[in-house]
Amino acid sequence: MKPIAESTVRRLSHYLRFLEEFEARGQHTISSGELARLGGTTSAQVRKDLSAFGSFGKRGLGYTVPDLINAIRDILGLQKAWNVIIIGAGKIGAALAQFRGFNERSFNVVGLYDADPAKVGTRLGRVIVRDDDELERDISELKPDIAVVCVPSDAAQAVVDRLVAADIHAILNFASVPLQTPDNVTIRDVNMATELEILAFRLTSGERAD
Amino acid sequence: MKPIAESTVRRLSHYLRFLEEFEARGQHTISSGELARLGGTTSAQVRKDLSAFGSFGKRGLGYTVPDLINAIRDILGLQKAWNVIIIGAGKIGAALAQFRGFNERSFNVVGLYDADPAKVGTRLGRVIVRDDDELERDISELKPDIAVVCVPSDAAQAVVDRLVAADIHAILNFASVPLQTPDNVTIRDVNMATELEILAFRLTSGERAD
DNA sequence: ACTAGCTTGTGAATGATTTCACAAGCTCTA
DNA sequence: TAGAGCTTGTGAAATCATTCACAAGCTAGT
Repeated sequence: MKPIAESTVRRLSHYLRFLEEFEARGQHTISSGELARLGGTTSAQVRKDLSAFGSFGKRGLGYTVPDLINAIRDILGLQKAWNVIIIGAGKIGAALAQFRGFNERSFNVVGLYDADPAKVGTRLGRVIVRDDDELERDISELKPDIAVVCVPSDAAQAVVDRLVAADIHAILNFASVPLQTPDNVTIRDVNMATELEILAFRLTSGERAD
Repeated sequence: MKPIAESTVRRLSHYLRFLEEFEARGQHTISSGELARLGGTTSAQVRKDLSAFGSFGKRGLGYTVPDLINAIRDILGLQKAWNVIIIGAGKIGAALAQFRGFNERSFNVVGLYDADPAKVGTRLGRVIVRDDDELERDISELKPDIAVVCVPSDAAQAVVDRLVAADIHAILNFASVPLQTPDNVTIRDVNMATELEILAFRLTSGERAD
């Protein structure tokens, strides 16, 4: 099996979101063209993305919405529930701990950690803030699958090193510095500053162009 | 001038972050190789990214850190201050309004809006929550450059339509549904669910592979 | 002023991703 | 059963992005 491009995975997640809307509205089938129009891409792209994993449609008819939803959930690994821990109970960590999208369906927040004793013990959403010192012990017990890093930038690398040492293999990083991890750990950066800077660039170069 | 790839812009923002660290530590020059090693890319990539905009280095020596910082800030359009409004003062909107990275340097939060009367009037960070109804009037007065959408998914498209009608050209969307905008509006989606799903996919397919 | 030792900037080559274009297959109607 | 009208799945072509490889140019030491 050839390696799957990140862009493909991202689009599958996108399609899934649309399909869930369609299902909620009771639409039973959908064509690659319709899905493409909504997602701002082309029908060939939609079909190619899916064809890397099998064939899910019926020629002449399109895709059956519930079946395609299931197929994409299988592909993305969303049929099981993943346990997530959040490190850092500041503004962003706290917001994420209470974020619906996290607790729904496939992702359960099972731990929230902070180094500030004043925060330890307070409840945020469904979880109670635990002491940062307990991180390693909890990881070896709870075996969480994914860690979300929401600590200040200057503490982020140290936290990531501890997570890696504790055998975490997937990290979502909200600190605005890029972090070093070994190859067998997947890390994804969500960087507000970068997103705004890309918008600033588009505004700037757009003004030049017009 | 040929169009610039998003990946290039994203890396420039990355380099900028490293360079600021280097400057803080007082290092005066840096080579493309050093910058590449930190950013997890190649020296040729660094040079190609920069070469789309001019030539900023000295052969045999590398780049002067403060000069390169300035050059990248020029490129990204960060030498002016951009005004940002946030729509939705829920958990995420509130966290963003108080987020340091937003208020520092190039991005000023000049407005925060919510439809819930209970929230209107409360202070979050430097701004006071204003009534959603005032959005159009404020936009025509303050002329903000960028809008950040943090409302629930089912309200997001309506908010975006209002922003577009009010002549906003750059939007950062935190709602977990993809939204429709005309071509002359740049919209970027920051989607927690998608990020987690990509991690889940990597964990799933990694387990298959090993 | 010359040589050794770096490093940039950039065409050319390679690799990856997207788009094209069409045969194959399903459904419906007569 | 045959034909019209769709839509999928997929090699081949085209486009886009990254890496290679090297001439050109700077600095420092002699």
